[in-house]
Amino acid sequence: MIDSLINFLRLFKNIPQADAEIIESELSFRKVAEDEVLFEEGHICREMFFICKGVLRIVAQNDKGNRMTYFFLKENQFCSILNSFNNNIPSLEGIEAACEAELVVLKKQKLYNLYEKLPYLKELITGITTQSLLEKINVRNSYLGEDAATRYRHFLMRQPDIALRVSLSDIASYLGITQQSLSRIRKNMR
Amino acid sequence: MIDSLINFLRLFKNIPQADAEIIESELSFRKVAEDEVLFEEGHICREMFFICKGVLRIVAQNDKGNRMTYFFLKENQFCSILNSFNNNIPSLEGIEAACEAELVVLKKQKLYNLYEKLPYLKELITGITTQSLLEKINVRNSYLGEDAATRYRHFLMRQPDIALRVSLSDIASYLGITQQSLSRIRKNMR
DNA sequence: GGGCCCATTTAACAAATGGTAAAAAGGAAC
DNA sequence: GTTCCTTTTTACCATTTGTTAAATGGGCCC
Repeated sequence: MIDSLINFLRLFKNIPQADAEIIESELSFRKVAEDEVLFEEGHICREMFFICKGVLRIVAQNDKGNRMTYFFLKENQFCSILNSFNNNIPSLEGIEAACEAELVVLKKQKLYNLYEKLPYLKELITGITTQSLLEKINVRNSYLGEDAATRYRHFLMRQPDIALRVSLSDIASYLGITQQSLSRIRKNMR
Repeated sequence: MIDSLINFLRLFKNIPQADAEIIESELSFRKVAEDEVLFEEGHICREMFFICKGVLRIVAQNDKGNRMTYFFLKENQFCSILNSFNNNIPSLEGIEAACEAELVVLKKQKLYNLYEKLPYLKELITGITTQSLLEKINVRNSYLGEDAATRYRHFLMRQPDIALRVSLSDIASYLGITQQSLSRIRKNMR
């Protein structure tokens, strides 16, 4: 299972088998159930997850006290709270499983060990995570000034697979509306 | 004027005078008027700007054909279209001056030359730009599910200085509403 | 000063958007 | 079957926002 991370990295860069073994030795594996909390907001995030299977959500409390879903992450994506992870500051966001999931766990200290042993890894992984930040920004920007139905249609087009796997209430909170509104939107689309 | 970039970088890392001179030799300076277009969408972005003075805006066309403001950038921030710059793909976003501005221009080729000569620069600059991506995401997420008046209040608190320097229509498009709506919101706040 | 151009403000109106509350339906687990 | 939870549905209502159009105001040039 930990292979899936190595295989993913090999899409970008050739990794000798010897290196792969070094990498594997620093990783662990974890299986989580739906709604399981992987990282609780308020703490300093010292883990990065690589998703082999399933969907995670990044959540946070907004001003009104509602729990909102900021992002969904799925197979072959890294998931962490980078601002907290990089800068050792408490996170305002938490990480939860939006459905059953299987993860490779990269502990910060072990990841940094790896960066020392295999310096190219640092560039590789920061490159990938930076790229995924750009995509996140892109999605959120594209929602700017759109009404809820349009945002939902965009979401369906961009992430059709996620739409099928997470709860309606998750999607609603991701789109910034209530469950009922989303259900109504769905009805009107038929 | 080009000093302001060096001075800014020195906040994060000591840069010997010899290196500073190398850096300066690869930079140019540019003064632009309000509404001047610095980078036109549809092209591949091969420049990065460092803002010494003024405010830039990143703009793009949304589905309805409206020109929206995605971000404002100001003094001591880098401004580029990273997705295009890093990956050599055409940009959907453009860069314009939201008010008179003074910029240090980093041409991609010259920047890469610098990265070769002074490898620490790469880590330094990508670190700074990554951090600013995180902040951008943060802002946009905080607008999730908020009404226009609340978004405007947040904007005022987060970027009070920008609110004073850019046009009402820019702010409106940044918040995803019409000028008239924003004007009304302002009135109701008094 | 007078006139012009631009950005901003104001108004009135209509449309629709989305929240609330409460009940019904559906599905999965036991 | 019963229970529990999620999703759907309904009706109603308040609010928000866009639209259109006109008024205001400031800056600037002549």
